[in-house]
Amino acid sequence: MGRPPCCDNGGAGVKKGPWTPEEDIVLVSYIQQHGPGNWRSVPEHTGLMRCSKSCRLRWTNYLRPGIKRGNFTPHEEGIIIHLQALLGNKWAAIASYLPQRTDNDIKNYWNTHLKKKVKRLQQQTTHPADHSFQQQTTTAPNAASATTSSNYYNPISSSNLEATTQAMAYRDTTPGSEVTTIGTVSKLFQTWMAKAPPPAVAQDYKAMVTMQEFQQDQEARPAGFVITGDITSHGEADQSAAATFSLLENWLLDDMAPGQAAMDGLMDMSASCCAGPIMF
DNA sequence: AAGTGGTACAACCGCGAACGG
DNA sequence: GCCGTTCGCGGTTGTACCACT
Repeated sequence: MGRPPCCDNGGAGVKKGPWTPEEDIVLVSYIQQHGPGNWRSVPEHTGLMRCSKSCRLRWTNYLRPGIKRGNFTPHEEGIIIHLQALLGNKWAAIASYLPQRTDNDIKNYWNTHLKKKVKRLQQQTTHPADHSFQQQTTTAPNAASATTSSNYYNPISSSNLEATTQAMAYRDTTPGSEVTTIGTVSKLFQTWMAKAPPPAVAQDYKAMVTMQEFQQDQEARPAGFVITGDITSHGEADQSAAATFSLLENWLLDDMAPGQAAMDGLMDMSASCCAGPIMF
């Protein structure tokens, strides 16, 4: 089977590079009317000089409502580090545990921040006498306050370090037996969470169950409804979706900075609707 | 102020899986 | 079952920004 022709390869007049706010608006407007999916038809119907793949990526990685950008919390870092240890570079699978983050975002954050951090972590475990990493992290500006936060999870605390290195050892010493199913990962992840619950949030362990329910709920929905978090389960899909797109358009039209408040509203909406599943 | 190196992130590329006729 | 097409994923690249010299 030969490779199908792709608009990406030498397509005449296909625009590449950064998206403009105008292009974003056109794309959002189209998806607002037709829903995400059928990406092939998007450039044809919108007049965008972009290939379908580019449209899909722009939507899923940037325009999709409910995306939380930047400022990964230490708790999120811990989740990513541990799931990466369990799953390897299965960014989409890891992202499924962090509904507000995109796989691309997680992948970038791993490559730019966490990979180095874990490398230092592993060096430290190999050379326990060297406490430079721990000293560095515990004296970081946000770490001091974060340790008092109710939802803070320290990925390098002794118990969590043990759990994480065990997970790494499990993956590294069992070639071919890499964790492959969400169910298996969930069990391991629950074991990890039970072994190393975040301080002051151990009572929220049941949130893990909620997360599973959330995932099952997401899987059961039509693809187009997954994007807005959990609002559909509250029977407010139509109104919320419309409000979401209005906020998004305002955000785009306001040329980023002034529209931050609108985006914050979007984030709040998403956070409130997804608060259960993503809190551990 | 200009040059340089490092960092962060958006976007692209290529491949394989999934799907439908 | 075969084939064409679409979609999703992971790796990589391009570039803007920032800190430092």
